Amino acid sequence: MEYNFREIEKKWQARWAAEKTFEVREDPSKPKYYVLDMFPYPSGAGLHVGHPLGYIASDIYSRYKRLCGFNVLHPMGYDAFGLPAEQYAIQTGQHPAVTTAKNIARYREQLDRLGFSYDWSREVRTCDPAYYKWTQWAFLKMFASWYDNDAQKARPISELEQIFSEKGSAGANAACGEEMNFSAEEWNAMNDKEKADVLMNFRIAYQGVTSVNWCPGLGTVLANDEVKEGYSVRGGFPVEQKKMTQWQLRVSAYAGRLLDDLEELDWSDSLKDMQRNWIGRSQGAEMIFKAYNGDKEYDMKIFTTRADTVFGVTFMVLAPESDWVEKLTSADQKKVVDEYLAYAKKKTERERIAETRKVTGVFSGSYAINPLTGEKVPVWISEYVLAGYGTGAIMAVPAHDSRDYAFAKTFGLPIIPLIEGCDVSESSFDAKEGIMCNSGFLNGMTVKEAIPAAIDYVEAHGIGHRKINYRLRDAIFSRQRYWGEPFPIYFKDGIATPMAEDSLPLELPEVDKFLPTESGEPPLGRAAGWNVDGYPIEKSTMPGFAGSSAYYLRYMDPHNDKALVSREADEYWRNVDLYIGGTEHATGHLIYSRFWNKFLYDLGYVCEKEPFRKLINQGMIQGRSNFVYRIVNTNTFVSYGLKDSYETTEIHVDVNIVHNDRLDMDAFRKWMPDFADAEFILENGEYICGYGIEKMSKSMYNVVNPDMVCDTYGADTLRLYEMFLGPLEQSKPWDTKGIDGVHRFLKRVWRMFYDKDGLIVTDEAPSPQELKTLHKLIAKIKEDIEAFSFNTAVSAFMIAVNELYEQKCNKRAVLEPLVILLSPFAPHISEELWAALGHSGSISFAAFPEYVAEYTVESACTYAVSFNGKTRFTLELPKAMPKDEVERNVLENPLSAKYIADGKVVKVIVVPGKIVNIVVK
RNA sequence: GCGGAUGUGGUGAAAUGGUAGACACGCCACUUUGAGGGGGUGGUGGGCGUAAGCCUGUGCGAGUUCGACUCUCGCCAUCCGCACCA
Repeated sequence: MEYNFREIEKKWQARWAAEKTFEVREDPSKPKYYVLDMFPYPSGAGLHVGHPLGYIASDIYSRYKRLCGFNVLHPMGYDAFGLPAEQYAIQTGQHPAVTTAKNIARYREQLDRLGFSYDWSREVRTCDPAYYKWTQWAFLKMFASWYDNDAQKARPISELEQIFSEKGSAGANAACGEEMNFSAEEWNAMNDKEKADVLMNFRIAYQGVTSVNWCPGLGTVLANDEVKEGYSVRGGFPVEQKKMTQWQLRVSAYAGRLLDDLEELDWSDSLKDMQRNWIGRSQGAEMIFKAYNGDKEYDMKIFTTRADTVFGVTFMVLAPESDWVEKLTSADQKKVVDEYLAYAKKKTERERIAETRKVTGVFSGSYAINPLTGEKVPVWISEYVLAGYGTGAIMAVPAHDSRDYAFAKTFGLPIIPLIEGCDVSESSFDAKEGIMCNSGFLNGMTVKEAIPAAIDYVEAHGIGHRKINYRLRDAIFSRQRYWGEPFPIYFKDGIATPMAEDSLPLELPEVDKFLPTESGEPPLGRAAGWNVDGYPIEKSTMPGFAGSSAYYLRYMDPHNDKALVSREADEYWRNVDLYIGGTEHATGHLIYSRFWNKFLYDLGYVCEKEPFRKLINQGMIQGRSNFVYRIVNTNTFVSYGLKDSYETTEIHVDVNIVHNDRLDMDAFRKWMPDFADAEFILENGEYICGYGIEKMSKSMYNVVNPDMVCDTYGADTLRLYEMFLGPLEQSKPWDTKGIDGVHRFLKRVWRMFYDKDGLIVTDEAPSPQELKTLHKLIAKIKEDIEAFSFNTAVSAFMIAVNELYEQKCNKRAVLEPLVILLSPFAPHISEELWAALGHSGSISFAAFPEYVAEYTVESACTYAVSFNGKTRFTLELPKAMPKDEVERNVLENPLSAKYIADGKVVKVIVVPGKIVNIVVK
């Protein structure tokens, strides 16, 4: 009997679906394990071979965990709101809901073919009102909360109102936008609108004016992680800075916890570093400099990490967008300053990046007083200072900061060195080392001593205080687009008012066109009746990350219409044990989700403070493009090895008509009309194509569709091959070479069970040789799966099967455990063989085979081994050996062997004529 | 500039500090079947040699060690992230 993967795979996929094999429910008698894939955005192009890499890995792990007795939650769904569907809708007029549904159906078909063990009864779609009800619900909770910096948690906004009415703003240490000072009396005297405006400054979801990334090409604002090098990540349109009123989430309030809690996560160092970088903690001091603009004095606040250098301040710098600019521009400098502001404003983000290091700036006309020296220094305005970080103003120490140095050199400002022996004639001395000089009471200290000493002084004299600054900004939460969650907020007499929770979901209305209105309002401005009792509803929608921030919670209890997740389900499933997905979400989704989870945790809706315990970033699968070489001005193509003798043009050729770099010439002639009468110059009767590694994309003709691979080789082969390709976390090109090897392996497995007449499995007792092979494999597979080293696991299978095949092993006692081991990797063939062995239930519920230590050696013996007359090592052999045997082994008989003693693996290595060593694990 | 990762045959890659290159692709030879991208056996880092064998070899240079692809330091190269963050 032949290995007929087509029939086998169809049969078992149908069986799994019919028997709902992978549906799970909470079961306190079993330990839980939650394995999650980052759910895909269903694009119109369908899946290519790169997408399933992570899904295969997570499926292997899920199946493995099931074999180990865990109750495994392994769900899947779709991140279905997003720009591409809307852009497509604008072009074609098709409703995004229609195209999205179509794309989802296509994705599902493709996913099903790969034999994943998802519990589809838990599927979620972010664009489904029953789902986004809970996205809106969470938003309302954030709207109705404030962040208590003392308690380090979110609390209901009603409690803050209470505090204000009793103690005024001094009663709470609340995270806020702009600092406010008012008494209880002042608060109580405010009208509703005034109170609402004040509260808005404290809400976790709030509306405020901020400098945003405005993308004219998409007609919407974007979050920082949606912009790369001045262009939008989606679509690649230029992005500019603009001040606008937008909904925002106070993510910055959670910066400290987001940073600290990284410690306990089992994530890669590089990913944790990316997040640390993004959060950007820096420790320093906030200091006050008195500043005069000629007739008025202000307290100007700056942030510095180098308080020790305050004696070297020779000027101050303001960001052009800073509020201080207006206050500190003197009458006679107003014209120059205005010109500079206009110049700075005109520049796009991209131009600023391109012109990095170009020094520009103007004098404001004001002076500030150094609070330590009493010296008067000029206040300048320059774009090298960022408005969004710190206070938007700095003290400049040109001797010890390279940016200040460049500025001072350009504008001829003084430079005072503060560290003994440093040379600042050519460049600044930025290192935090050396002995202080020219620095009053700090003289003689090292820099490391001087920093805290300076801050102590500043605090003692009321000039400033210690401060930790974060780079993490609040997330801009509104988009001027159609295809997203509507905000359940309406404006009653100008006051943002939440809709009642029981009125949710607020469904996305129909519109005639998916474009902004004539007056420039977002598309929802076109919706008829978009109001509550005549009060207008918010017209922006939520961004993509809204729906993906808590989806892992919804999977725990997807059909609950009373809560995001019930307490019971949450307490059983808790959080994701293993999360697999791409690095591209490092500073977006993975920050927002952690924030969202922490917020819900603060309010007591979830029981874990982190959503994803262990995270693995699978590498990207790149495309491997093939080329043919057309001789210029002809329709003749020359094979790769001969192309240098001709003048040729390189042309991409569809990789699907190339096999192992050999071109299918007939298929090529049919591929495009232009090539119908193509002639070929061959090497050894074949046309060899050139190749290159590029991104997998339609235009390079290098997209490999998993359906194609399933048709030719089967899903099991595809699964094994993707794992065999190399380490999971590494990026690698898709190369069809080698897939035959994996397919051959499966056929060989099949032939161990079947010859041409039928099943050949016997009940004979296995030989020690066969058992050794099997037990080695069991140990190796367990170890490799737990280490996510799937490529070496596949190799281990090949080695074991080669050994068993050579021994013509067809014994049940060996083959049965073998097929269980294989089942996470190649589930279809495993089910088929499992059934052939006479089992009626699914192999998914078999038990992972146990390692049997047949070869355990009882006791260990110790030998001293000498080398060149000196005793070098103590050799512990796992079993007693005569002395001469040891010596013979050491000196004559090179060998390397593994023993098992007391459950430990002991490896003995003997190098010819030299030395013996022993490693105990 | 800062941070992280990686560097091993023609290719994808293996190697708890212990015989480097397992396993697979490709290639070569032989073999089997009535051909259909079939099955099997053997070979395959480089150099020298008919051969047994010898020399050499994990980006470069030092170091630790009886022993280094592996650990330490310094370079070089590639990839990824961040980037005027005071």
